[in-house]
Amino acid sequence: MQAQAAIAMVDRPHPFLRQASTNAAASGGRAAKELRLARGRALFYEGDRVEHFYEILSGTVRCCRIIHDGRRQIYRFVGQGGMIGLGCQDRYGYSAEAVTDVVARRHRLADLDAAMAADDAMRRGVLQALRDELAATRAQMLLLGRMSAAEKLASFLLALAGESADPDACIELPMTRSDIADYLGLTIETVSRKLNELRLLGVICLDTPTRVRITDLDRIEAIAEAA
Amino acid sequence: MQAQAAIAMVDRPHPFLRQASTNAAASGGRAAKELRLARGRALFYEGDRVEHFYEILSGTVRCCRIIHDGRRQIYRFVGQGGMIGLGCQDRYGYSAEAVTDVVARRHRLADLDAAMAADDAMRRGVLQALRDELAATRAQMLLLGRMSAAEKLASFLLALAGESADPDACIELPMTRSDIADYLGLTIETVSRKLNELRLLGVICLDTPTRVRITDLDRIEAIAEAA
DNA sequence: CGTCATCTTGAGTACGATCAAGAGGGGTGG
DNA sequence: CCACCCCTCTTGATCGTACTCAAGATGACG
Repeated sequence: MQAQAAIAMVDRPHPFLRQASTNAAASGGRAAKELRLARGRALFYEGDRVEHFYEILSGTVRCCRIIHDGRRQIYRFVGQGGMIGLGCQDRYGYSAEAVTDVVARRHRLADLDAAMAADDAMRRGVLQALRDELAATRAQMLLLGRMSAAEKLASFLLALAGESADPDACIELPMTRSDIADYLGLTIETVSRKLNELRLLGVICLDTPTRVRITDLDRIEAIAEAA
Repeated sequence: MQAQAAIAMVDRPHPFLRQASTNAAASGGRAAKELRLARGRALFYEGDRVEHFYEILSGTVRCCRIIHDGRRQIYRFVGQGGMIGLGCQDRYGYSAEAVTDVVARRHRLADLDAAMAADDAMRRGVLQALRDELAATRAQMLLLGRMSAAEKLASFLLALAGESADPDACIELPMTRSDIADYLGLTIETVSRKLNELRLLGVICLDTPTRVRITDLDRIEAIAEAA
């Protein structure tokens, strides 16, 4: 109930979403279903047939892929107001798992398709969402391919801080070190060490392992620099 | 004329493209313009206002971003039949530069928008293209975040081989070691060394620095494994 | 033939991974 | 209420992969 506040604290429903619900209802489609998932449970698994997309009402979800030897890459964390599955086709290319307890609304992809055909604003909204996701994914490629561990951590914390309404409020990390590591292409030990280094530099304050405060915005931005 | 054959040798125009041209013409839009770029020239730069998208008719283009200290990440290589700029909004998030001499067709994004509104198949085609690009970008995230240098090289060569029509034909690399390095998140020295290691293992044959033949498909697939 | 860019190869280094042990924190059951 | 267990996080020591710096080889072009 408190953890998921870290990601996407702002309460802005996606532009096309009201319309999605309205249109589905108007066209006689079943109402969007609300789901509750306990921490650790999956919204769907990689390889599942794509029939729905999901709107996250509260909590945080990780989208990830695991390869046979156990290595994992987390593609994105999705918090309140975020959409999952818009960019998928036929089969999901990743699993979506609840990082915290999650409430999500499930929509039929077919309804969205119909709505896009009928409504210009809806079509633009979905396109915009896809393009935003693509841009975010590219930014993460740059991070994974060309940044040092310290830069990765600094960028990550700044991104979390940026999503929060209050600029220099506490950041509550909903995810474990393992999640952070698999998102940034590091190990948990490196995440732990680099966070500690940032703390020793006076750049952040670690009230608890999951509670971070940025104490020197300029410095952490200088460390993240590449952006 | 011969180099770009390595990427996307197959001559399949994008599903929605004929329609794009047709529609633009039918709706009185100016005909799509054909551009010729010498090797090294840019189609557009990061930050340019987005007005067009491009269809690559021949040659290879790299989409990349450079940060202030010179580090570069190449997001994708685009060969014959590929589209550039569909996933962009307002301002391009990367530069597009000709790796070889390139011929491209320039289309107005506004025309595409109109066509998507009018035509169901067109809308689905563009969505599919965006989703494919998103899937490819995610695959590259996994590669950048979780793969060893050898695995990266093996995956890269297999991807190139997969795009070619003939399975075990020669792969002509249109890009330099530097391009490969910046695509895979490595240095040119590591690219050179790992290619040589693959050669010593008998997995590939390097006829010239830019001409590769896969001599042991099973082995190279085993090395790339994660996929 | 000379120049320049690219590629290769070598030697040493460093960053992050791995292996290992211990500390903290929350929840459950006695 | 306390003790215990488990999970996560931290910290330390060592290792290895890939980077850096440097020099030489190869090849294209004028």
